This record gives sequence, structure tokens and C-alpha cells, in this order.
Amino acid sequence: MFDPMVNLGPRLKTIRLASEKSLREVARRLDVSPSFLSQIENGKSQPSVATLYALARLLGVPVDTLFAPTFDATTATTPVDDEIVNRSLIENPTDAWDDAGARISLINPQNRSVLTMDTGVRWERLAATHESDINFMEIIYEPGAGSNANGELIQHDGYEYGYALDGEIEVTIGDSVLNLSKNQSIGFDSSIPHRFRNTGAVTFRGLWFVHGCHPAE
Amino acid sequence: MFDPMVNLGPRLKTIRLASEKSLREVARRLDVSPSFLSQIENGKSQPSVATLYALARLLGVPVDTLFAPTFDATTATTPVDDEIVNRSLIENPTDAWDDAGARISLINPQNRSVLTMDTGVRWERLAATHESDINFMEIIYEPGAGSNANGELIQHDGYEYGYALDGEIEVTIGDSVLNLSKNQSIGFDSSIPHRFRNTGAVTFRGLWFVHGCHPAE
DNA sequence: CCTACTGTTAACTAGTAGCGAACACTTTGC
DNA sequence: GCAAAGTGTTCGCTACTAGTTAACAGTAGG
Repeated sequence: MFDPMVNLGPRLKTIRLASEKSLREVARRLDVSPSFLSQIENGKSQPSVATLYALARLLGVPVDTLFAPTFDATTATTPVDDEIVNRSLIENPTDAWDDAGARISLINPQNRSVLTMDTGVRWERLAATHESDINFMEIIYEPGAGSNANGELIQHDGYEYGYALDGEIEVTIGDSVLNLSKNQSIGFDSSIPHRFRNTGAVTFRGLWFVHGCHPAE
Repeated sequence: MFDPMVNLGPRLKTIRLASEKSLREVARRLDVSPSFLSQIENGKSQPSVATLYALARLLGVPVDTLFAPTFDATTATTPVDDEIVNRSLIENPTDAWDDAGARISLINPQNRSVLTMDTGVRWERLAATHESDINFMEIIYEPGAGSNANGELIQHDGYEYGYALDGEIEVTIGDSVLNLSKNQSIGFDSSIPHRFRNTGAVTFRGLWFVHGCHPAE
């Protein structure tokens, strides 16, 4: 049985940090002691339902996002919203991936360069400029797909930024596990070990901007 | 202040009855005593977070449904997001625009920093990191709006990258006039004089990534 | 009558939610 | 330099409650 409680604390902490509030400030608003909030965030104590609810309210997230996102077959409540834009049949692999000479690049969806990994992950390049340390792409994670087959974390120089177009994806950064769902956006220091996994039932699509990554070197 | 706890029990009971499960059956699957479940449903006791989560799972409803102020048993599976659940009242306009200290930033759409220009253009910041020369944002151009009121071209160091979420926008770069429409993407050298104008009839929304721009200096 | 189910209540306890105080560490400012 | 005020964390404690067992009342069938 999967335990939803293990990630609850770290996730709360990540969300709090993302909203750039201090622990003491949140504790004061919540009307709990800072020490107790610290214990919650570090998984050394569990809040009551009322406290959890207030905390979620204060941080501006639905309570459900605080629980581990692993898809549990016991409940099939997740409404499958599929409008699968099937662009998979792309002929004409316009050299956006290779070329780097252009100063202006406008690319139609059907003309994108595509890189398909065996793990159910696809990258579609959205712009070809001669900035070598920049990658602007749409990434597609099929259900179950992960950025790394064996689940290990990766890290590299630079920053990356993402925006969820559709679906939901589990993002692990350092020891924070958070959920990026539709219309949410994220940015983080890529030197922190990280990993993505689509633990949901629908395909995830997102825009990704990786900056300062030199994977080929 | 609305107390989410008072209705929690009755709500659980309603949902359970709607799914035509007996109290004892649910208790058994939950691995909790029937008496305790009864106490929960009658508001005489409160479950722990773990128990509540398991209960919601078992009944097939998102946890947030149990807290929603307005409740309709028939639509139990669809989380109603009412205007009464006004997260903005929780006041936290997450100052993504100002601060730049975080290494990780996850931002909900309703918490974005917004910069509104008088020309019918809006910027909503999508990530707050300490990379000062990076701006990741959603840009909104109302019909007729332009990046510059008097129509002149601008230029600056760096590159920018865009993706059209919705609508269409006219992009002038150098002496090229392009049309960026939904799902198309673009990237160009910002040192080339450029300009955007929404010449269409619908609002344009796009993701924009500006890199190496120092507008404040 | 008996058995098998429904939900409810009383009395109890083991465990923990939550606290205050002290801790170690940075950053600010005089 | 040192003090003040900020950050988060740990320890030891207690009041409370999450969850228990046991007995309860009611209903339907055989």
C-alpha cells in the first residue's frame, strides 16, 4: 500500500518556499507554533485535518496536490480528459534541430524536429537559433514515462523553466516532490538533482526551456 | 470564517450512502473500526489526515470535495470550484516579480505577478529565480494592442523565444512581417528591431521567454 | 425464537498534535 | 567588533484525541 504521508511534509515545504514565505510567518498565520510547522515539513509530525486544510488554503493549493501523485488503481475517479492532439506522424523533419545559423526561426507544429526516446518521452524543438546553450521545446511524456528509465536523478549547469500545457507531471527536485499541472509554471536551478515522471493516466505536454545545459559535451 | 470541519462528517456520510456501501464494509476496507467511522460521520470525532485521505480514495472523491462550501452529492466526483473558494482572499499575491532568491519556484496561475500596460498588454510572470537576465512569462495582447503605442520598433541584447497559446499576433522583425498563430513557435535575436501587434479580433495569449534583456538598466 | 445485518454510544487508552524553550546559523546595522 | 533580529531545527513535555472494544437498539428473514 502506498503511503501518501511520506511526501506530504517535503511537498508543503517546497510550496512554501516557492511562495517565498518564511516558516515563522506561515506558522503565525496558521496559528501554530513554528516548531510544529517545522516538524510537519520534515515529516516528524502529522498535522490534523483542520491544520492541513488551513495550510493548503494559506499556500493557495488544493489539498489533493499535497498527496503523492502516484496513480492508484483502487480509485478510477480521475476524469480522463483526452483531446489527444496526435502530431506523431510528422513527415518533413525540418532541420530545426540541426541548424543553428538562423537569426529568426518560425516553426509550424507539423514541421518541428522531433527526438523520441525509448522511455515514452518526446522532445519537439520549438526554435532554432544559434544560441548553443539554449533549448526551447515542447516535451511530451506518455503515462508512465520518466525522464530516466531507472529513476535516478540528473543534474547539470544552468536553469530550466517549464509550463504545463496539458496533463500533470511529477517533478522531483532535490528532496522535494511536487506536481506540475495544467497552467502551472516552474523554474529551477538545474544543478539541483531532478527528475520528471508522468504518474498520471493522461499524456503530459509542456513547454520547456533549458538554459545553460551542455549535454553533448 | 467558514469552518470546513463541521460539514465533513455529514458529507462523508452522504457520499457513502450515495455509493450504497454499508458503514461496516467501508470501515473494514479502511481498516478502521465501524464505531469510529460512525463517530467521524456524526462529527463526534475527527479522522487523521491519513485516514481522511484513504476514505476519500475509497469513496472515489477528491479530498477537496469534502471541504467545498457548496456541495451537491450528485456531482460528488466533479470538484466544484466556486467563487466562494476564493483563494485570493487568503492573500498571497506571491511576489514573483520582485524577489529572485529562490532556487525553485512553482507558481499557480492565480498567484502570478502581473504587470499591466496601458496599451492593452499584460505580462504574467511564470517563474521567479535569481537569474536576473531571464524573464519567463505569459503575455496577453488584447485585440488592437501593440508592444509599442506609437508603433516603433524596439531592440535590445539577447534572444527571445515565444509560443502561441491562443489567438494570433503579427510579429515584425527587421523587415520581415510574420504571423504567429496558435501552436506556432518563434525564436529570434532581439538585437534585430522588432514589434508585436494583435491585428486580429481575439485576444492573443502566448508564452514568452526573454533572455539577456536588461530593461531596467 | 434465532441469526445476521444495519448504525450508534459509552468507557477506556495509547499515541500524538502541538507547545515552549533553547539551539545553531545568517544577515543586518550600529 | 558585537548585538539584534531574522532563518529553521531539536528536545522534552502535556493535554487531548484518534481509534479501540464492548454493549447497545433496531430490522428483515427464516
